[in-house]
Order: sequence, then C-alpha cells, then structure tokens
Amino acid sequence: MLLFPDLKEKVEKKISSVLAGINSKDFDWDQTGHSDFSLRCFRLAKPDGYGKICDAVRNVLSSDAFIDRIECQGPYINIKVRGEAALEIMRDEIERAGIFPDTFQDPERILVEHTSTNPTGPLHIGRARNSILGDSLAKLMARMGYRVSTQYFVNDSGRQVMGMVEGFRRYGNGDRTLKTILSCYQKIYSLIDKDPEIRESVENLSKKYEEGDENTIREVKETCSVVLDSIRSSLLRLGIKIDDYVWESGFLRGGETESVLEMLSEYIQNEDGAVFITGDDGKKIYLKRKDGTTIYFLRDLAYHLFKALNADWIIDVMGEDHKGHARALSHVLINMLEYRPRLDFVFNSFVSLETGKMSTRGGNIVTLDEVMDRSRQEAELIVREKRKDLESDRLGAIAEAVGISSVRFNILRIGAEKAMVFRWKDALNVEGNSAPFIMYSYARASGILKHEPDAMEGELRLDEKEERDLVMKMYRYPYVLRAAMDSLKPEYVCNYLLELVNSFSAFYSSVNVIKSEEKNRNTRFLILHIYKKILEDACGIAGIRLLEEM
RNA sequence: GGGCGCGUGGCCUAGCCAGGAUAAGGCAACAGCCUCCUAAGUUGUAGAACGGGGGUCCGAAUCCCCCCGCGCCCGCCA
Repeated sequence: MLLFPDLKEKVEKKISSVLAGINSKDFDWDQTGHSDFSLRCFRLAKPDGYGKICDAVRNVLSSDAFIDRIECQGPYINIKVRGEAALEIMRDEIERAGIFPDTFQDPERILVEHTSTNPTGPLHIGRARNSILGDSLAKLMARMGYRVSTQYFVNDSGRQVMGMVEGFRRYGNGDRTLKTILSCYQKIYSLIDKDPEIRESVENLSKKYEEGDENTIREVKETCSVVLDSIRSSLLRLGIKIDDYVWESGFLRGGETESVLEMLSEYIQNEDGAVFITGDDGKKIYLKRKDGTTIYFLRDLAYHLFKALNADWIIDVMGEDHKGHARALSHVLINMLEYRPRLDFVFNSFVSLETGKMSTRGGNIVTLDEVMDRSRQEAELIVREKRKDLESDRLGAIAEAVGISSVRFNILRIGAEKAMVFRWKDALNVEGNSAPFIMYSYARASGILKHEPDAMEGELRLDEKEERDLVMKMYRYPYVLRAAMDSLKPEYVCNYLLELVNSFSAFYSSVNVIKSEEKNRNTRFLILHIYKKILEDACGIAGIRLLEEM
C-alpha cells in the first residue's frame, strides 16, 4: 500500500464535509486541462443551484494553503492546487524515504505464475507477451509493497513433451541441442497422425514416465532442460528472472496428484476407467485417462494447492486460450477444495504473424531471440550514426539497452486483451511512443543535472505553465500505480510514462534550466531530480533500462 | 451452433470498468525549428460524428439490446 500525502483525498474529504453523497463520479482528476480536480454538479443540484454549491466549496477549501484557485464554470467547479505544494510533498518524501511514493509493507505474499510454456521449443514472441506481462505485473506488485515471487510451471509430463522426447529418440542421433530437438519435435508431429505405431510409442513413454521409471525420467529431464535453458536465457536477456521452476512430474512422484483425487472423492465419477468430475457448467472435467495417466487439469490442481502453502494471493498469467481452464480450475479449487488464497487470472491475447497464426509444431514462429537480436542491430545502426564519438563497448551497451527496452515496451504497452499482429516495422519502432523516447528524455534530464547534482533545499517557485504541468504530472504517479494494481494492468504505467515524458519535453523546450534566473534555478533542478526518480521507478516496472547518456 | 474478448482518422494505440466541458498520442503525408542544457527531440497543417442500428439518460466512444466483422475457446491436449 502507498504512503504519501494524498491531496486528492484531502480535497474530497473537505468537499464531502459540506456536500453529502459525493463520489468518484462527481469528483475526480480533471483530464481536460481546465484544472487539477473537477467537481461535477449535474447530479448534485439543479442548474439554478450550481452557484450555491460553488460558494460552499469555495468556503471550505479556500483557507487551505495548498489550494491555488477555485473557479466555477456552469456545472463544473474547477479546483487547482498550488504546484509548489505538490512539489514540496514529493521533495519531502524523497528526502525522507528516498522514494515517491513510499510504501507500507503489506503482509500478503503474492505468487505470480507466468510463461509456463511447454518446454518443446524456443520462446516465441507470442509466448513472450505472457512473460513480459507477468514480469511487469510482479514488479508492480512488489513496488506496492507486497512480497512477490514468480514461478514457472514446467510441463514435463504432458503429451507434447512426451512427443518431443520420443521424436528426439527416433531422429535426434543423440545430438541434444535446441535446434535438433525442435526439428525432431516438428518431424514427429508431422508423422504422428499417419502412423499409429508412433502414437503408441508416445503413449508407452508417457506411461513409463508416470510409473516412475528412473531412466525415462532422467531422459525426459535432460531433453527438457536443454529447451528450458534456452527459454531461461532468453528471458534473462529481457530482464526477466523467474524465481522458481516447478516441475509437474514432482507432483506425480510426490503423490500430490493422488491426494487431490482423494480430496475430491465425493465428486469423482468413472467412465471406462477414466476419472472425471463435473464443472459448474455441467461439462466433464477429466482428471485421469482410462490408461491411468494423469491429465493436466489434475496436475494443475495439485500445483495450485502447493502454491497456497506459501502465498496469500495467487496470480496466474495465462494465454486467452486458457480462459476455460481457468474458470474450471477456480470453480474446483474454491467450491470443492475450499481454496483459501485470493486467486486472480490475467489473460493475454495472441500475437499472430502477418502470415497467420504462430505454431511451434508447424514451424511458423518468430522467436524472442530473433526479435531481440534484430532490435539490437537496428538500435546499433542508429547509435553508430548519432554517436560517432563512442567506443564500441559503450555503443554496444547502449544498443542492447535500447533494443531490449523497445521490445518489452512495444508489447507491454498494448492492452493485454487486445490481439496483436507482429510486424517488424512496429516492433523496431524507436521514435514516438517508444522506449527510446522515454530513455532519451531521461538522458537529457541527466545531462542537465550533472551541472548541479543536489538541489533538494531552498524555496520553491513555479513561474511557467510547463514546469507546473510537469510537476502535477509527476505528482500523479502514485495514483497511476494504484490504478494499475487495482486492475492488474501494468500497461497503465506505460501510458503514464508517455504522458510524463511529453510533459517533460514541453518543459525542456520552454525552459532552459541551466540559464535560468537565480530565483528559478533551484526549483528546476529539483524538478529534474524528482523526474529522474520517477522515471527510474516506473521504468523498473515496465522493464525499460535507463542510461545516463545515449 | 454456444461462450469469452476485441472493433476509435490511411495504419497502430489511449480513453470504456466508476457516462459529462473541444475524442488524446504515435506512425505515414505536408510545411517549419539546432550561434541556446543530446534534433532518438520539437512546432504547425491536413485527417475520426468512436463497426452498424436501436434504447436508457439533461448528457453515450463509455451503460443495455440486436446485427456485422475479427480473435480465442467448446479434447480421456496443454
């Protein structure tokens, strides 16, 4: 939870003391540029009563030192606060806590599960959308004061993985590399429908694996590990480190899947030896096949019970194709297994290519690595062009930061529920609404601040519209964080960043900080100082790497 | 067929949950701005009655209903 002097709340409370029944529909931030807050009187009074309300609001607020102006325009009461007051709050908070806004350590432990893709091939850009969303969400919640950990549920016991391992056995010639494994996987899936013998051998492998055959287990793990290592290192390059990798097969061998079946015994039904329960929509939810092997749903139940051991709030980030699964899962957990933790699902829609759907088995994918490589190359061309003075080490570091940040931002920025088509032109965009646009602004602020590293004390005065606008935009940061948390939408932080940077650009082009008159200088350096702090904070959540120069 | 989601200038998006003051950015186009803190920037011009149609309301991009288009799902896959 956030701790900071909340001006909006203060104003709202004062107004409520003279006007009953105010809510967020009547009073809110003003987005139209008239003021900071506006009170809408449509529902509070008839047209001839607007003046009375205005007088009442004026009376109760005008004595407050942080209020600048109250103006009544028909049904709107516009309330402007003193920018200096907001700036002072931010300065004091940063001096006291080193951060704005400060947080109170919430006791809740949050567990965010994301990525969790089958280890059957490299991470493609569609799957990476899930990772980016999940990672930024985890970072957002951690920023809000929660104790957050992240997990990847490794599916090492499903049909796809068994197919991959069988494929590698047949066509891999012992060359246990990502490339070979992937091509074997694609090959076996091109043949499996035509050849019952292959299908049978995959089923046998699966059975042996679930029975706990040591050699089979080792073999599966070895092959999965190769793929998983590639996924792990791709993620790491994107700035994503997942705390724990939890292997599905662990719940098979540890007996947890069997325990779940016992817990569900009163609901369980049989059909030719296959085990199922009935969902709230009346559909059958299968837990075991007639050959006795487990189904993903059962293993996922076991996993979710395991998660509950160490977390108060479970957040699963999933592809939209898992919506049905999530619904059934939450029904069974809550209504049949008395699940305790808060449980939320966040879904991301698919990323398709201009040539159609992405498919690992079909070989129609753009991998995350490819995108990162090309994005970095593109960035390097630009840096080389702009910074002929730089040595290649430094240049490479900037290119990497720009390239990687761009990839993340271009994906995170789009609302997760929106399907997107991957286009190189958009993915490699480094101007306008992009990560480099934000990074550049930070580098500019840093450049100026080198002239005056600390400017925390002194009288505050805001004379220009652009500097006041920037200050108020900075002051909105905590409210954005809160909204992003409440709706589990880290993309709000991205949109805010773009707005904030726009305000900075206006400030930058209208005010020369270094050449400012003495009376303004100190305040302007302070603004830059706080601006950098907030950018660092928000970019930490969004996964943008900031540089002092670029 | 049923369920969930999406549809905003030529293109990509924000705004929709909690309805209100001229629908906000970017890309592409055109015309400008570096004797001044990094021009990856910035200013201006042109371009949208917010998929279509009803409804509720003083007021609808936003809420409700119908239709159309697109995505995802409807497996003893995950």
